[in-house]
Amino acid sequence: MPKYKQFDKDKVLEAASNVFHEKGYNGTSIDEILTATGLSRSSLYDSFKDKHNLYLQSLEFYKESNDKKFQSVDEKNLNGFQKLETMFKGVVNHLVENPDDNGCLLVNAAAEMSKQCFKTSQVICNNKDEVQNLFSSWISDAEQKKVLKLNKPAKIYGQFLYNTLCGLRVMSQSGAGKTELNNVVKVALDSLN
Amino acid sequence: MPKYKQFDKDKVLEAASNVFHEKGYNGTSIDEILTATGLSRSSLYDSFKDKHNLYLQSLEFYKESNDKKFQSVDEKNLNGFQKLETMFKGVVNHLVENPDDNGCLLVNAAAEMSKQCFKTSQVICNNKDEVQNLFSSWISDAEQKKVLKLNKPAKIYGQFLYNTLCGLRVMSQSGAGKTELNNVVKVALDSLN
DNA sequence: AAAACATCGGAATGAATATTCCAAATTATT
DNA sequence: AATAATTTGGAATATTCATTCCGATGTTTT
Repeated sequence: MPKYKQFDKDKVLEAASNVFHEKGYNGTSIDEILTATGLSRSSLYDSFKDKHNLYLQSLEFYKESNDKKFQSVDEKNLNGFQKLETMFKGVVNHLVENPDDNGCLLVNAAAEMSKQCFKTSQVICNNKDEVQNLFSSWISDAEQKKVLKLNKPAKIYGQFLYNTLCGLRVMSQSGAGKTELNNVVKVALDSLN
Repeated sequence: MPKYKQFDKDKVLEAASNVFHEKGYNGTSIDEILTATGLSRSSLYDSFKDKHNLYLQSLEFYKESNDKKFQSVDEKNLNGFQKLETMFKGVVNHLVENPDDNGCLLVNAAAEMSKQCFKTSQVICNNKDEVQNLFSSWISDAEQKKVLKLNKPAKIYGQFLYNTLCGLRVMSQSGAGKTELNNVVKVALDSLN
């Protein structure tokens, strides 16, 4: 066949991250990844070294495509509080409309792998810090625009809201329905006033 | 050896749940469970049927020992809000003092297994409902005793606080430290006023 | 067109896995 | 003491798994 790579690396990582998302690291076999990606065994090992390395790259891919969603909210012409509302509404909608979606790959990775793989924990920790900082900046913006009047530093609310977000992902995997998730978001956002 | 069972079933389930807690379902082998419990292969299969069944029993055991911690807080002579404070302080303390503790077995089970095993999801969902109800009753108590003045039904705050609790478990597995976790609890509890 | 090169399919390997099975060991009952 | 009952240790089995390897296939370059 080809002299240069025939497959789209991003497509492969997307397919792989879907499988890992569904079944976890220890729960997915290489064979499942091969059928999901359409790759041959040799190509996979040639291009991705081994299962563990593919997992890490899948995590990074998932994180980046997650970042893009946050960025698209960030680019809207809204104040920080409205961005928070938009983002949480989007998360809840996604969880409700995709009941078979297995939560969040990064949360699942934190639960399954963080204590067993340092590199996994690094990806997760970086994600946490980035998202918290983004939330904090939104909150600062809302404060500056006098939409919110806070009695704690914005950073602390960023931590709190990230915690709320993680909770939502777990709750959706624990049988929580739409109204339950909406209630949580409502209380969390109301607490900013 | 004996004519009647020689091992303490609770001790076995405790040891097994520790291993599952550390490595997850798919990440632990029967051999690891045998060495952790000290049981022989035959005894284990004789008494617990198979790995999956042992996992479910370990989940139940973990859930019940968790329940006991909640009950011991509930039995204190405190108003509902103080019970919440005590409970969250206890959770954060435990997470901080046991940094190698792999979060919460039930949260990890939700992430790893809830979409692949109905019985697991049942245990998790039951736990969610029970804990939410307990929290709601504490909040109602605080309202009745005029410690809190709420503008939403107590049930909604129960959902919110359970969400906060799940978040803490994930955050601690994502590299969050003591002050970060305390900040989250502070904002969550302050939001009740 | 021929040589060089990268990818691919699939068989092969070897280790790890969950589970079964049987004989030995031990205690309770008669 | 002997029999019945039950657990246990460890060997045996049969799958599944991640990974390696090689010959075949196709593409680019000369």
